[in-house]
Amino acid sequence: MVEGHAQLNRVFAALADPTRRTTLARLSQGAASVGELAAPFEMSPAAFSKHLKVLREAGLISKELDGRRHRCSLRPDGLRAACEWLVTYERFWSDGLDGLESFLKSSHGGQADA
Amino acid sequence: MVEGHAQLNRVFAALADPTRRTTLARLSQGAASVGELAAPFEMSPAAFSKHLKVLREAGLISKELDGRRHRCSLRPDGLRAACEWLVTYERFWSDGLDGLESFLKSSHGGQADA
DNA sequence: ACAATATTTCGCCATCTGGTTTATTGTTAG
DNA sequence: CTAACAATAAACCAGATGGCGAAATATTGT
Repeated sequence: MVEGHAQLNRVFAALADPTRRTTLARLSQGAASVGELAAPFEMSPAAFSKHLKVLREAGLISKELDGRRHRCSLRPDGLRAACEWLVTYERFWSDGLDGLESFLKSSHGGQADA
Repeated sequence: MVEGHAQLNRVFAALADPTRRTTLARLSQGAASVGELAAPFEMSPAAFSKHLKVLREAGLISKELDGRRHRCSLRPDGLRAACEWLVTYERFWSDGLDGLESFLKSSHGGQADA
């Protein structure tokens, strides 16, 4: 919980885009190359590369060079700060936390919309 | 979980700014007028009003006219979609969920950084 | 009615964002 | 060695964002 504002800014900003959320969702099923990740989208490779840069600078993914491919994978701790911020404040203003807790319990193993 | 991308975009974008996060944190302790919310910040009233508009359009707060004051309060369901998205995907790539669950249990009643 | 208060709206400007195309870097294949 | 491939960087553009000051819209107190 030592995270400064800047890091939280970057994480939430990174999540505020469907291309990036979809990419994270895809990565949650396993590592992939940039090309594989970019395939579902119609934008240019350069444009997609910028999205990856945003995710990387937010600490949400990492890249490992593997020949001429760049293998991307999720960074486990990336979402922690954001999760904790959200959950902490949701607790303060709603019965929502109870709902979230039961959501956590009930849907272990389910897949969600990106 | 019927939320479309657009709504999630707005919520995360709204959270990607310290002024707005701090304002939400303040509101989590109870309703307040616009002036009270704006006090901690050095920006103009006009600028702050825009921040409130972003929060309102993201569904995170509501305003009720009370004389010449506008009483702002949190909208309980505002963060639900974002929370669920985060928690769902965190589950997929980390042992982080276990950590989050214990965080939920252990810190009931604690205050966090804004 | 009038002046002060609370808040938003309206132009305006600087900066950020997300996309484009083109150029560049590194790597593998022929 | 050279050509093709994978990915990024650079330069550029349109549109959104975040700030300002000034004006507009209530509402209250005198």
